[in-house]
Order: sequence, then C-alpha cells, then structure tokens
Amino acid sequence: MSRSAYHHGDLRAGLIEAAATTVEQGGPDAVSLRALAQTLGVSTAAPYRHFADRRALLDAVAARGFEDLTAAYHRAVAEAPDAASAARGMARAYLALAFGKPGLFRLMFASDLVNDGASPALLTAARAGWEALRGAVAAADPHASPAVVARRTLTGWSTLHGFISLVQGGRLKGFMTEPLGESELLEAVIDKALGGP
Amino acid sequence: MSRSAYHHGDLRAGLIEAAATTVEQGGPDAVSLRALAQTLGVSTAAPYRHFADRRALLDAVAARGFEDLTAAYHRAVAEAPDAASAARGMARAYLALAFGKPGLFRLMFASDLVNDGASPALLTAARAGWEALRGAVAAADPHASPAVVARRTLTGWSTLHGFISLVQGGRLKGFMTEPLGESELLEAVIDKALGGP
DNA sequence: GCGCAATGTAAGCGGCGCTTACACGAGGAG
DNA sequence: CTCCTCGTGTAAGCGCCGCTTACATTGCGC
Repeated sequence: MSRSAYHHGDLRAGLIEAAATTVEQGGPDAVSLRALAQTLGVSTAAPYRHFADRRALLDAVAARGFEDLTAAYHRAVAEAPDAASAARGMARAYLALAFGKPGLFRLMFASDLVNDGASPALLTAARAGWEALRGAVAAADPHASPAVVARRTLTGWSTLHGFISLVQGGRLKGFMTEPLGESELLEAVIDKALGGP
Repeated sequence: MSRSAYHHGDLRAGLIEAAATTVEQGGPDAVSLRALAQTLGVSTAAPYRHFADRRALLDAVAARGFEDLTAAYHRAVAEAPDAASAARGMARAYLALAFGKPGLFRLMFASDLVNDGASPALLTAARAGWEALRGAVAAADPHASPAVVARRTLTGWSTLHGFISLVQGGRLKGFMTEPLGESELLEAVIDKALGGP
C-alpha cells in the first residue's frame, strides 16, 4: 500500500498496528492519534499524512479484521467434509473472532458503515464476509430459493451476532451462568443459528 | 429525586431530557456536558453538581430507557390472550423500541454494564427486562426445565438483538433488501426467535 | 547534481471532561 | 426577624483531544 521506508519506516503500517493493539486493550474509543504518534516517536501531525482523520485509521484496522474473518471462513469451508459442517465451521470461526479479539470485533460492527462514509475498501471487505455466509447456506440446501437462503442467512447470522453482542455487553453475567455452562451455551447458540425456522 | 426548583429549576431533569434528545439525534458520543450546559443556560461546571461524570448522566438516560422497555413488556403481556402471543408481543415491543428510538437503544446496550461500574439503579432496571422475558418463555411452556427456559430465552433474545444490531450497523443495506421486504423480514426474525431449537 | 513531491515538524485553534475556589440564596434554628 | 448552613451555580484553569497551517527535510526520477 504505502511506498516504503521514509523518515520513520512505514509509519502507515505502524499506526495501523499500534491502533489495533489499542483497540484490543481499551476499545475503539481509547485510540488517540496523538498518543499513537507519541508512541511511534513522531509528531502529532504526522499521522495526518497517512490518514485523513481518526475514523480513516480505524476503518483501516476494521478492514484488516474483515479480511481475516473472510479468510477464516474460507479455511472453515475448505476443511469441512460436507456443506452442513462447513456452515457449522463458519459459525465457529465467527464466534472465535468475536471472543478471541473482542475489541476488533466491536470496532468492525460498531459503526454504521453505509451511512457514515466508509472507505470502499472497508465496504468491500465487509461484504465479502456476508457473501461467504450466504454461499455456505445455499450449498447446505441446493433446493432452497434465493429468498429462503437470504432469510436463513440473515436469521442465523442474527442469532450468532446477537449472542456475541449480549455477552460482550455483559448482559449475561449473573443471568445465565447458573443453569447453563459455557460450552453448552455456545453449542445451543450454534444449533439455534443453523436450525429452526 | 432532586429537591425541586432552585436557581435553575431542576437542572438534573433538564440534563437528562436534553441528553436523551442528543442521544437520539447523534448517538451517545454526541453528548457533551459542556454543550448541554450551554443549551440549558448554566455554566460548564453546573452539571457536575448532579452527575459525577459524563458516564453517570448517560447511565441515568439508559436507566429510563430500561424502565420504558420493561413497562412495554408488561403491557404486551397484559394485552395478550395467551402465553404464546404474549411472547410474540414482547418481541414486537423490543423491536419497536430498537427501531423507534435507535439512539436510546444503542446507549442501553452499547456499554458493558457490569465491568464498567454502572449504578445499581441501572443494573436493576436492566435485569428487570431480562426477568420479564424469561417469565414469558416459562409461561409459554410450563413443562420446560429451568435450563431449557434459560436456553430458549437466551437464544431467542440473541436472534432479536443480533438482527437489530446488524440493521442499525447498516449491515443489510444493499445485502438483503432485494429478495426480502421489510415486513417479511421482521416476521421471519420473530419466527426464528420464538421457534426452533 | 537537481528539483519535486512525499514525508515529517512546530505551533496553534477550538473543544472536551473534570477540578478547585469562590458566590449566592432558600429555609431551618435561634 | 436574623443568621448560618448547605445545596446550588459560577469563573477560571489544567491537560487532553482532533485537526489545520506554514515550514523543514529527504529520497527518488530526471
């Protein structure tokens, strides 16, 4: 992307890397361009040579996250013996990203990509994930109509996404942990996402 | 709560009201204590006589939202002819709040209530909503064990919540609207939430 | 070798959350 | 009726933030 080593040595990549670390530790709100610049040993204005504003830097971090997610999807499909277990593998990959890198996941799904003027690269990366999901649902039932595939993809995705949001929002702290264990919970959610109406 | 009319005339209530308006128009991040103070014609330090910090004010707004939500739940149950349609009415109430007051909904579910030190009032208000949901699920199937009730409540809630999050995040803008209409979408999501594994 | 464009810097503007020290004024105690 | 207390509001300021402008430097193509 960026040329190569100049004064700093690819400040652009350094900013993305440092921002990703901060996002993981303190969430998107904890990212400050001034603080990142100080950490990387450059002036507070230097980051603006590579990113139009704070939002653009966070978009770049989010785009990298979507690329990783889509790659994990494809890996799950490649390793699956059949279409049904492929869908299950993608669900696991989604949950793995969400609970493995919660800060990144929050960043990826926190903002309204379309209404805010997100970069085309980010939009493309985000859509690729959806297409992979839809393809897996279609492959699991070749006789389903496009509308049914869309409905199943959306509702299944909603179930996974909602569970993640509720967990990360701390909504099930004292609520659920009593009657259900953690692994049972994950399996129940995946079953709900992949089965039913 | 607050005494009554002093210099300003219940600044506390004015701040909550103004903050709620701002949250609805520009999201939680758009709330600035300085701007609210200027709007209400008081000094920038005045709000700190009523709220320890910015977070405390937003918590108060969120708590009011949870009270409204729980009231809507109880209304739905009271108006329903049987337990099954009561659950359906609660789902509709949840979606109605989310799409009717998206900014408030975002505020209510954006932050981690437990990890961040939320006020006891907010925690209580948030838990009341969950209890109402669980009660409806239990009433719909009196033979279900507590674990099954917990599982159904969680997965159904997850489906609704995930759908809302994805819609509000603009994730289904160019994606879904082609094959499915809006009302079909809502019904499909409610069916998914209330039925299946 | 030289000029140009990419990269980085210094300084500053306005806004923010929050704190401290001080001013006012309603309402109970005497 | 007076006074004094305490709840409320103010003025000023600290440190941080995003972002901009004008200027310095440096590597690359000619």
